[in-house]
Order: sequence, then C-alpha cells, then structure tokens
Amino acid sequence: MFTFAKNRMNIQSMDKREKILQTVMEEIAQEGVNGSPMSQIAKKSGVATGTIYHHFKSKEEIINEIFSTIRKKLKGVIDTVKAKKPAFKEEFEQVWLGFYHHFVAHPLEFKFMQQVDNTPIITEQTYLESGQYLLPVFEFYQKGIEEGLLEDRDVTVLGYLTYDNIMTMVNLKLQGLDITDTLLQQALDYCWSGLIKKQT
Amino acid sequence: MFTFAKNRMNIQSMDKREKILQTVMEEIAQEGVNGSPMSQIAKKSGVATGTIYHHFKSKEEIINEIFSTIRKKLKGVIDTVKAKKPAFKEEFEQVWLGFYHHFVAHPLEFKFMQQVDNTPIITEQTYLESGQYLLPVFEFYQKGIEEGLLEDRDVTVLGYLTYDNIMTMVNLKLQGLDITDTLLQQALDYCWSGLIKKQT
Amino acid sequence: MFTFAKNRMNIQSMDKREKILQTVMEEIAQEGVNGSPMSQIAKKSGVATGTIYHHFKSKEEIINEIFSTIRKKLKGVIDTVKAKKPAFKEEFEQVWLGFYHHFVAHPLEFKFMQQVDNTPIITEQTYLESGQYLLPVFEFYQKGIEEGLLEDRDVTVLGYLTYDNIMTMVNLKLQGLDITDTLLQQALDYCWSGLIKKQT
Amino acid sequence: MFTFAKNRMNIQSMDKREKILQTVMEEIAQEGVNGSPMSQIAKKSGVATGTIYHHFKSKEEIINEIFSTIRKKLKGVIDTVKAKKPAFKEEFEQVWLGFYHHFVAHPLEFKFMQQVDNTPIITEQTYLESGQYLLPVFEFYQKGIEEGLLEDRDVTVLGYLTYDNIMTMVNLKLQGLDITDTLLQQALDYCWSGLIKKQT
DNA sequence: AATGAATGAGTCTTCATTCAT
DNA sequence: AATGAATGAAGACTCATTCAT
Repeated sequence: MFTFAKNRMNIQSMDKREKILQTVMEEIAQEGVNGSPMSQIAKKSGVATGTIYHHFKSKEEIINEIFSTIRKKLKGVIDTVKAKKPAFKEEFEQVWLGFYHHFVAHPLEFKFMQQVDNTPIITEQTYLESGQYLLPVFEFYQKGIEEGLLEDRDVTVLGYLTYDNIMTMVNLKLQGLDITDTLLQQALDYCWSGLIKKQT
Repeated sequence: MFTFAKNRMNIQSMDKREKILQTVMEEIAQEGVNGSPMSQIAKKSGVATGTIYHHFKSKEEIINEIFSTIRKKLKGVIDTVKAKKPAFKEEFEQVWLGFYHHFVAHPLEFKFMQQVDNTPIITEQTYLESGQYLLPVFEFYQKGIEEGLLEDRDVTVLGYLTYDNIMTMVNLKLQGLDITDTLLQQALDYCWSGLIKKQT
Repeated sequence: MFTFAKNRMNIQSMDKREKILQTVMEEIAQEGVNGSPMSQIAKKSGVATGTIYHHFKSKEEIINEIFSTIRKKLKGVIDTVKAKKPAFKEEFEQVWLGFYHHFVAHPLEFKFMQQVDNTPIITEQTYLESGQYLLPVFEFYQKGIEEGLLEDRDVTVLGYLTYDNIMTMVNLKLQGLDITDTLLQQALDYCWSGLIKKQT
Repeated sequence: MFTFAKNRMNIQSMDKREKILQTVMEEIAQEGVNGSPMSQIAKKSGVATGTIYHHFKSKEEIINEIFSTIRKKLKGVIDTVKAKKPAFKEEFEQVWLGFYHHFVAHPLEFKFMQQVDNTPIITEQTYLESGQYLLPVFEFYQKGIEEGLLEDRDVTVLGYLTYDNIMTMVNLKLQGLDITDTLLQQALDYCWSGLIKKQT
C-alpha cells in the first residue's frame, strides 16, 4: 500500500533502475569493467541504452552506487549480529563469519568489489561515505583494547588486517579451494590470536 | 630493472625491450590497464608502436611478463634472507619486512600488481609458473608446523593470510597512512601471534 | 538499389543502411576490398564509422550481403524472361543476353563480384544460399537434355561453362573492347553451338 | 659447368631469389595477397626481410614477375604441342588439355592467378608483355578460320571464351568436383562445337 | 519516461618498407 | 649480399554517450 518509491518514480520505473544496477553488478563481476559495454548492459537489463542514462549520469555513477550498496550490506550484517548482543568474542566471530558467508553467498558482489576496488572509478567521496558503514568494526576493536581484551594496536591497522583476512578466505573459496569448516576455523583462530592480549 | 637478456639481441635492442617493459609497468600502475594505450606506451618508451610488437606478441604478453618478473623479485628477497641462515622467527620477520619494504620501495610494482592481479589478463600459466617463486613461503610454514613452532594449520591458508596482510600494510602506506615502525611492528606481531603455537 | 526492408527500422535509418551497402559495393568494385577502408566507406556514405557497425556486424557481413543481392538480381532476370514463356532457344538467348546486359548496365556489380568471388570473404553459407538463385539455369539445361534438344552433358559443367562465357564477354566489354551486336551474337552462337545436339 | 646465373649473382644468391618467388606464389595462392605479409614470406623463404628487398623492389614487383612466369609456362605448353606438329583438331585438343593439366598439376599457380588477376596489382605493362605468350592461341584460331575449319568469328573473343572455359574446368576440379575423363571430354566437345564450322 | 539510431574519438594491432650494421 | 630491428601510417572495430522521436 505505501511504497517508498523514490520521488516521482513509479514501481515499473523503479524496477528498471534496480534491474540495471543488478545487471551491471553481475556483468562487471563476470566480465570486468571493460568487458561490460553499456549496450550489453542495456540488452541484459531489457531496456534501451538511452533509458540507462535517464536513471544514471554515467557508467561510473552506477558502479559507485553499487560499491556503496555492497558496503552497506556489510553494515547490515554487523547490525544483525549486534542486535543479538553477543559476548565480545562471539561478536567478533559472528561478524567475521557473517562477512565471509555474505560474500560466499553472493560471489558476484565479491568479484564486483575485486574488479572495481582500488580503481580510479571509485571516487574519493564514495570511499569516504561508504567507509562509514564499516566504522563499527574499528569501534569494536577500540572497545576491546580499552577493556583490556585485545593487544593495544592501531585500530585502523587491525581493522584492515582482519577485513582483508576475511576477503582472502572468500577469494580462496571462490577460487575453488575446498574451505572446510576446519579451515575456516583455522583462519578465524589466526585472526583472533593476532588480536587478543597475551596472558602475562 | 626487468632483465631478460636474450641471446642474439644487441644491447641497443635490449635497451628498447627493457624500456618498454619498464614503461608499461609504470603506466599501468599509474593509469590502469585501460588508461595505458599502446600509443602512449610507445611515446613514453621513445619507440614506434611497431617496435613494441617486434618485441612482444601483444599487450597481454607484456603484462604477463612483468607480473612474473615482480613475483620473481620476491623470490629474490626470500633468497637473500635465507642466505643469512637466520633463526626461524628471524627468518619470518625478515621475509615479512623484506616483502613490505620491497613494495614500499617500488610502489609502482605494487600498484601494477593491484591493477592486474585477479584479472583475466594474467593467464593460468603465468599464475602457475610464477607461483613457483612463492613456494618457499609455504615450505617455511610447513617446516614450522613440523617442528612444533607453529599451530598446525593449513599452510596454503596461512600463506595467503600472511601474504595478504603484508599487502594490506603496503596498501595503507601507499594510501598515505603514516606507517611508523611501531605500526609496522604491530602488524608483524599480529601475523606472528596468529601463527605460533600457544603455550599449553 | 539493395533493398532489405527490416521491420522496425524507420525510413531514415533504412536509407543509411542502403547507402552503406551501395557505397561498399561501389568502392570495392573500384578500389578493391583492401582499397576500401571502413573510414572511407563511412565518409562516402555520409555516416559515422560507428553507424556502419550499428547496422552490420562486420565488413565481411556487408560484402556477403551484397554478393547475395547481386546473385538475387540474376534470378530476377531469369524470372522476367520465364514470365514471357518463350520457346527453348529464345529463353536461352534472352537469359544469356539478360545476364550480359545486366552487368554491362551495372558494371560496378560485375567488378564487385570479380573482386570478392573465390575469396575467403564469401562464406560457404553465402555460396550455398545465393546459389539457389541460379538453380533455374541448371534445371533449364536438364530439361533441354531430357527433351533431346541439347547434347547429354553434365548440367553442372554446362552451367558453369556458359555462365563464365557470359562473364568473359562482360569483362571484355568493360575492358574497353567494342563489343558490337555482331560480336555478342558470335559469343552467343559459340555457346549455343556448344550446347545443342548435333544432327545425326 | 656453365650456369646462366643472372649478372653478378652467384648460385646461392640465385637460390634465394628463386626461393622467395616460389614462397610468394605458394603463400598468396593459399592465403591471398593480404594473408601473406612480407615477414611471413621471409620466414618461410629462410631469408631476412631485408634480403627480399635486395632482390626485388617491392611486393608488387614480385607478384608481377610470378604472373608473367606462369603465363610463360603456358607458352611452354603450346610450344611442346606445336613441336609435334599435330593436325589442327589434335593441336586444339592437346593445347586445351595441356593448359588444363598444367593447372591441375600446379594448383597453386592457378590459385595464385585467381588471387591476383583483375587486380590493380598487375600492371598494364605486365598484361601487355605476358600477353605475348598467349598470342599463338589467337593465331591458331585465325588460321582455322582462314582455312575454313572454324566459324568466322572474332579471334579475340574466341580466344578468351575458350581460355576461360578451360579455367572454369580447372576451378571446378580444384573446388573438389570429380572431373572424370568423360566430363573433361564433354567440356572439350563443348568448346570444339562452339568453334567449328557447321556443315551446310 | 523510454527508445535505439547515431556519433566519432580512441583501441589494439598489422605490415610494407627502410636502414644501420 | 644479408640481416633483422625499427618505423609509423593505416586498418577494423568498440563503446560511452547523445539526441531526435
């Protein structure tokens, strides 16, 4: 009854917009930025080329929007875990595994990120804005250090190290490696061991 | 920088070949694969377009050769460390820091890798052949586990986790973050803590 | 000249398509396949290069389409003659002269065929499909043999011999030789004499 | 002992020249003028590119020389037949079959001619000079007419009609058609019937 | 909003020929 | 005579974007 369609857009129009975003994500994940001409995007989206340019300013704009959306989904993973108010270590593990499983369940999102991250296509602004979604990760480490649970290390560094460790595991999994529960636990242990305060 | 002396070539000709490789590496690092047309490569190399194709079959061949060369340099780092026959932990630290400093000293090589790795440009064969250069890393972990120094975890997983951790630090450094010796040591500790066997 | 009305295209768009086909035919006839770069085709057609590739997949596709069209026109000549239901010999003469005059009236079509026939550009499929247009020629000879009017010879061989004889005359004419009605009649007689059954 | 090596050229040098000519003929026959870059010619000839340009002014010059050589070989066929001083009809048949068998025995020569004939590559001068080799054909018809054996038709027209008829048969043969002796005789009969004076 | 024809600068690559050795 | 590295203009084709409808 009450839809939240953007501005004056009707549902059908919204559908096209979404279809385009979805198609661009899939195509770029599979074919790379270059292997995904707008003409092909149009065809697979079932719209005309011109229609794409009614909804978006440029190819880059679409890519940036998708990039943000994917990062936002990670924020969703964090929120879901935090809602259960788990203990510190459990929160770490659940977020870690949540990120991992999100990308394994949505491999095209991972591959999309791989294709466009660290590329001039993603603007500084997009990095800054979407970076907000990952702030809770750094805050989590900050809290852990303050509470004496974690070694006192730079939270930015810790944040990136652990995040990239998860991505490493996703990548190995998508490369075809058989990432068993045991292997996954080993990777998780590696990270946790790297974080926690050593008993003295 | 990239040295591949081929028999019958004279020095002048060799110079051109080297100049092309160097230019492609620099350009792709800075502008991306797409932002580096062959015409520009030619101009910056000081040769004609045709000359490039006299020495290489295609743009992709050049990129693959550079990729291999860079990985080979990491093998060089390993060899240099091993030559000093350091203790186990020292070997780990010296290789870790060696990789880090190599890329910090040669940021374009790092950026080049970032641009082309996980891209269809790099062939399976290149991955296989150049992968040999990194075998010592996995063997090192294997030995550590066998000697009871490291936790018994999958060496492939450990290899990629630690390698990517180094790359994370290089990336932060090149992003402009002030990676002090303290921060670097923290990252190194993170990795080492994730590896070593916990006292029981 | 080359009419291939496609459904959804509007007239203006159709015009461009036709203009391109016409231009390619003329240019290749006069300059050869190699002497006719797409850039020149575009310029002479009054369209952008990209427009050509909007209508056709490749240069080869255009050439194949023209090849088929020209053969189809010969079928038109045959149909026109047959519609008049002439006697056997008259049918032969009218088709023979019809082919001859068609190419003399459209010398560029002849030269185009000369440039591309027996070339790997023309696909097997094009030969097969457009070959259908010339089937009536072989059927005509078959009928003549069955009715005892022509010597009993292989119709395929006869078909090619007579067809090439016409082409020979067109070629001489276009080379600048003054092919008078007398000379033309001599060539026609040569063919007919080679076909008809000798009195015994 | 007494070789007829051109000018100051020694035998080895002559060999290279011949090898280049042979290679160009074969390559163009099989790959077309465009599919035969000079670099490939050089490689297959076992010489350097530069060497080709020591012996010939340009690619076109080579092609023209080959064109003339092949026509000269047809003159050889004629001479061989004439040396046997056969009767009129026998001379016709033997030359006809001689041409046919020459090209069937040397299919690359035929395909070479097919690739370059009626092409701007062959100069007017080449056509004129090599045309001399085929003069005996026209003279033969002239004599036949004067002696009342053949219908009084333009000898130029007759010459081209019959020559092209032979080429037609060679082409069919090389296309893979099974040209049996019977079929060949039928084609020969077709030509002869088109030439001889009808009894009145 | 939607269409899809049209644009043309830009891409990689080829190749006949030249030239220093 | 011979080499083969070097040249660079030219070729077929691509593709993000625009625009008339």
